[in-house]
Amino acid sequence: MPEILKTHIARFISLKGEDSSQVLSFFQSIHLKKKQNILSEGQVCKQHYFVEKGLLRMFYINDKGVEHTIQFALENWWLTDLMSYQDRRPSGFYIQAVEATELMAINLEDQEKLLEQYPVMEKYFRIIFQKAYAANQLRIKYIHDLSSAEMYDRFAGQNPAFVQRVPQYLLASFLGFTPEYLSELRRKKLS
Amino acid sequence: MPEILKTHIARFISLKGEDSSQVLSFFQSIHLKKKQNILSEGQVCKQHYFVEKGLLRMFYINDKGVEHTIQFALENWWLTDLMSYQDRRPSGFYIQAVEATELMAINLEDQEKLLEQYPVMEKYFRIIFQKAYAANQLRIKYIHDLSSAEMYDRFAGQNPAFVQRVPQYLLASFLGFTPEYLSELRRKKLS
DNA sequence: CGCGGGTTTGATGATGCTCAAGCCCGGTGG
DNA sequence: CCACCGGGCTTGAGCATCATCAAACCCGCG
Repeated sequence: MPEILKTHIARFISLKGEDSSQVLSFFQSIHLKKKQNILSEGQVCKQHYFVEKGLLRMFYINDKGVEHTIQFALENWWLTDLMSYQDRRPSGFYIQAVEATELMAINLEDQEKLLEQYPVMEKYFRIIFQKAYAANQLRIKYIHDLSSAEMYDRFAGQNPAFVQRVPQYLLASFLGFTPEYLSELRRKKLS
Repeated sequence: MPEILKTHIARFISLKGEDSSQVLSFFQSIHLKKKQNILSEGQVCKQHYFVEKGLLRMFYINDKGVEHTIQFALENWWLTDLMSYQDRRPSGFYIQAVEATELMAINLEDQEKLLEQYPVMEKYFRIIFQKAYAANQLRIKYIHDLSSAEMYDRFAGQNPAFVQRVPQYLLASFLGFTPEYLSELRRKKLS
């Protein structure tokens, strides 16, 4: 479980050894069991999460009671409801562990202190958000351009390991269609 | 034309007067005529753009020849194809002025120098990307949850001025449906 | 063994696209 | 100043994609 965040930070900025440990002290380590929620609708999302091991998803439940997964976070990804986190407003989302998961978490006050004490961490987070934003631009393109069948083909083609790892209905709720339809797509695929 | 970027930066970080001018010297001022492209498919997107006045859009053309608008950038917004910009890869997008537009632009080398010389600008860009990413999380939610009719209602309700400003077919290409269908939606609205 | 969550199957129907035509209106050239 | 473009918006018929609902099935787990 150790040092994964430290290693990740070191990929983007350089910190002296002792600073590196100091920086880590701003974070709290958390373990989640499968299906455990760490954020529920109506709460303020108080922390920003870094996945060391396992898998998180962020989703919401619409008025018909259907879950829609906004995003997944695998190892080495950050996840939070940013609107809620940065403005301390109640969230419309849930964050849940898909598998047993090890996290590092930081809250807003500590993040502010951290950034003040170690301004080089601004660069780290700038890069993190920049990458996340870049990924989102591509995602919007795919959503606009691809049919459901194409979305599934592409996603399954690029992330075969991930597809193994999550149940079909979560995949469907992420790609934006129903489990029934995904089932139909898979059947056609085999012929 | 004056000082708009300077003012925007000052909203998020504080720079001494002379630094502030120094920072601005890293940017280039550009004027675009209506419908003029500043990025075309196949080129590397070499700059990051800040809109001082006017309106940009980023779009691509799919294999059927249909344009899809990924995002708009109004006054005080940044826009670039991040994947192309940060990795210097050919872009799949166009960036075009919807109206006559005044920009500030920075390229990757200058951005790197700027961030090195004025590390506090890391904070500025961190905040910019963080806000953009937050907006995207919401957008993904809406795309998943709302029907086309609801998308239009919500968007027109929240941005009435913007809807006045752009032709219907651009709005449709942004919201993810055809101009014909938008026309039909508007007709139903009036009854 | 039985229960229950997840997946499959199929019938029906709504949403939104395609294609083709007509219309409205502002701009341009004669 | 008028005539005629031509781009954008509208209208409508027919059709593809995908959702909904309900039932059956499969299989791992208690």
